[in-house]
Amino acid sequence: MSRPVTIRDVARAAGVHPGTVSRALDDEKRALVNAETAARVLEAAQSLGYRPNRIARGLKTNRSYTIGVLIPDITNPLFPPILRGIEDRLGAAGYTALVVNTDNDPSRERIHLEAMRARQVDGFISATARLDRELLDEIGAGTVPLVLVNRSLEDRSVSSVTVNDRQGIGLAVDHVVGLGHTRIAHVAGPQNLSTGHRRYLGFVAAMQAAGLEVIEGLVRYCRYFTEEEGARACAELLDGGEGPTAIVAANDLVALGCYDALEVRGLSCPRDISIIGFNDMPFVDRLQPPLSSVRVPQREIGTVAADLLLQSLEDGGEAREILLDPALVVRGSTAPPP
Amino acid sequence: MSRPVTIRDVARAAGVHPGTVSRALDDEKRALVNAETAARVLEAAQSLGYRPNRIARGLKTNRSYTIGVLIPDITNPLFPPILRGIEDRLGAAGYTALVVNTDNDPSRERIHLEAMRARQVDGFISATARLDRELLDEIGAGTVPLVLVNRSLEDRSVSSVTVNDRQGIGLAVDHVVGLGHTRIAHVAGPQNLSTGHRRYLGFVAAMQAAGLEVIEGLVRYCRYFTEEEGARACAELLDGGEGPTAIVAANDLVALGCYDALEVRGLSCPRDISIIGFNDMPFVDRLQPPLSSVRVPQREIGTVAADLLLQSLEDGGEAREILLDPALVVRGSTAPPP
DNA sequence: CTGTTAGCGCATTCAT
DNA sequence: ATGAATGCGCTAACAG
Repeated sequence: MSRPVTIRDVARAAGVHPGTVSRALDDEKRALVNAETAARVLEAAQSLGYRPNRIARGLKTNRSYTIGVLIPDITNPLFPPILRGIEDRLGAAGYTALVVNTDNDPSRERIHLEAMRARQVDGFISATARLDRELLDEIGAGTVPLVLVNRSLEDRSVSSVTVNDRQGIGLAVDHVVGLGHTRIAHVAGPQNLSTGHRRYLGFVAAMQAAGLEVIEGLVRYCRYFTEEEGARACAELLDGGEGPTAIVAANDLVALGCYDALEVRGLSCPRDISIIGFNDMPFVDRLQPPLSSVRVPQREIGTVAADLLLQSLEDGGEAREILLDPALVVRGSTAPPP
Repeated sequence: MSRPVTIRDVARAAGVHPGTVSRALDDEKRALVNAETAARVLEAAQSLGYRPNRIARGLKTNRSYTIGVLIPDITNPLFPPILRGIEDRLGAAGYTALVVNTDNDPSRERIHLEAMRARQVDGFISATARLDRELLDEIGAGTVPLVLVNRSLEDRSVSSVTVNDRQGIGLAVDHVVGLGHTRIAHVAGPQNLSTGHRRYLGFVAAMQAAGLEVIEGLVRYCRYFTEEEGARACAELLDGGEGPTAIVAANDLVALGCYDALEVRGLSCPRDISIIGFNDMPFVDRLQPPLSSVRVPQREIGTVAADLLLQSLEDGGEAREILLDPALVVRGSTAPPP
C-alpha cells in the first residue's frame, strides 16, 4: 500500500530540490525556472503519478478552493436548479461546493456553518430563508465572503441575488386583471420569510396600481410554503364567503394546495376560479389544469450568486444586490371569470 | 483584521503547552489531562473564540472528514432525495459532502474526481450511470473507499446500493397482467445503462413467468431517460401496429413521454392504453391521469450508501452489495384493457 | 499528567 | 536559476 507520492518524491526523481518542483508545477511561477528543468520535473511528476495535495497547500495559502453552500432542503424542487447553477460556475473556476441541508433549523445551521468554517471554506452561499442574524454577523465579522440567495438584508450589508418578487406578483395580478377579474384573492406565504412577505406587499401594491380593492378576507396566510398549508388557507378563503374569482398563490406548492381545496368543494379551475402560482417548478405544466405561473430564472440565480462570490473572493469588493427579472407563464389554470 | 486564533494562542492564554491544549480539546483524549487544566483550557478556548482548523488536522491525520459525491444531474428529480439521504447520514457522522454534477460526461467525471482527490476526500459515493472503468480502477487502486449508487459492477468488486429493478418491473408487469392485459409493451431505457438493461431483462423474465409472449415490436428502446425519447419510442410502438393495451415504461420520465405520444394520437390513458412508470417521482400523483408507478426508496438509497461508506471507512471491510425493495403504487393510469 | 520534538505536504522567503 | 530554510496549525510519539 504505497504512500501517496509527494512533491519530494518528484524532486528526488527529477534530481532537483522540492522548492523547484513547487515552482515548476505552478503555472504562475513556471517562468522562474529553467525550461529544461521544468520539463524534467513535469515528466517526473507525470510518471510518478504525482497529485498535488491541495489541503496541504491550503494550509500555506489559506485558501481551500472550497465554498460552503447552505440549502434548506434540496428535496424542494426550487433548489436543484439553483445548486446546479452554483456548482457549474464554481467548478469552472476551480472551486468545489460543500453542500448541506439546514431545514431552516437554526441549530442545524449553526452546526453546519461551524463544520464548514472548520474546513476553511473560502466563502458561503446561503439559500436558507433566515440565517440567524447572529450567525450572519459571526460570518461577516470574519473575512469569509457571503452571498445570500432568495433573500436580502434590510441594511444591504451583504451581497444577495433575488428575483424581483414584487414585479413577479405584479405580473400575476396584471394577468388576471387583464382577464377581467376583480375579486382577486392572495394565498400568501409565511410572513416571517422575506419571499412570503415581499410577495404579499407586491400583491397589495399591484392591486392598488390596478385600481382594485384588497378585500378583507381575501388574503389568507400559510404558515409554510407547502401544499397542505395552501389547501388549508385556501379552504379558509373559500369558506370566507367573499367569493373570489381568482387566486394569486404565493408559490406553486401553495397553488397545488389550492387545487386540492377547490376539488374538495367540487369547484373547477379555471371555470369557477382561476389560480396562478409562482416559481414555475418542473412539471407544473403537466398538472390538470396546467398551472399558470411566474417563472423565476432559478439556474441563473445560482450562476449569478456564484459569480458574485467569486468576484468578492478576488477583489474583496463591497456588497452588491442583484435583482433578477421574473416572467409570466400563461397556461390553463387562468381564464376569464365566470 | 485579527488573524484567526490558533491552538497556540489558547495555550498561551491558559498557560500551558500547545500539545496539552490539543489533548484537552479532544474528547477522546481529555482523560489524559488534569480535569482542572482541561477546564482552564476549555475556558480559554471559549473566551478567545478558538475554532479548530480541521484542514491542518487533516494534514496530520490524513482524514478530511469530507466525502465526494458524484451525481449526474441534481436537476433530475431522482437525485435530490438520494443526496438528501446521503447528506443527512454523513452530517450526523461529522462528515460533509462535496457535491458535483457530472452529466455522465467522462471528462467532467475525471476533472471532478481529480479535484476531489486533491482535496483529500475520505471516500466517494457515485450515482453516475457509468463511471469510467478506468477511473474506477484508479480509485480502487488507492485507499479511498467507494460506494456505487443505482448500479453495480459485474465482478462485485466495489460496494453498491441498488434497487431491485428486476423485482420492480415484475411488480409492474404482474399488476397489468392482473388487470387482464396480455398485449403488454415495454418502452425500455438505454441498454448501455445498467438500470435500463436490468429493467428490460426484468420485463422479459416477468412476462415469461406470467406465461405471456414478449411480442416482437412491442419492445422499443429510448436512447436516454427523457420525456422526448419516451415520446419518440412510444410513437414507434403505436405505429408498429401491434396494438398494445398496456405499456410498462422504463421510468417515469419515459412514461410522461408516452402520455404525450398517446395524446398526439387521440388515445386515452387508461381507457385505450394503460401506462405504468418506474421511480414514483414527486408530483406524478398529480398528473392527469395520476401515474401508477413503482416506488423506489430514494432517500433510503442515500442513507444506506452513506452507511456503507462510513462503515468501510471505519473497518475497511470488504465490498457489499445492498439490494433495496421497490413497491407498487397503483394510481389512475392503469385499468383493465378495453 | 504535561512539555518537547517532529513532521504532515507544500509555498515561500532568503541565499547563493 | 536553484537550493536551503522556515512555518502554515495541528497531532502524535516520546520523554520526563
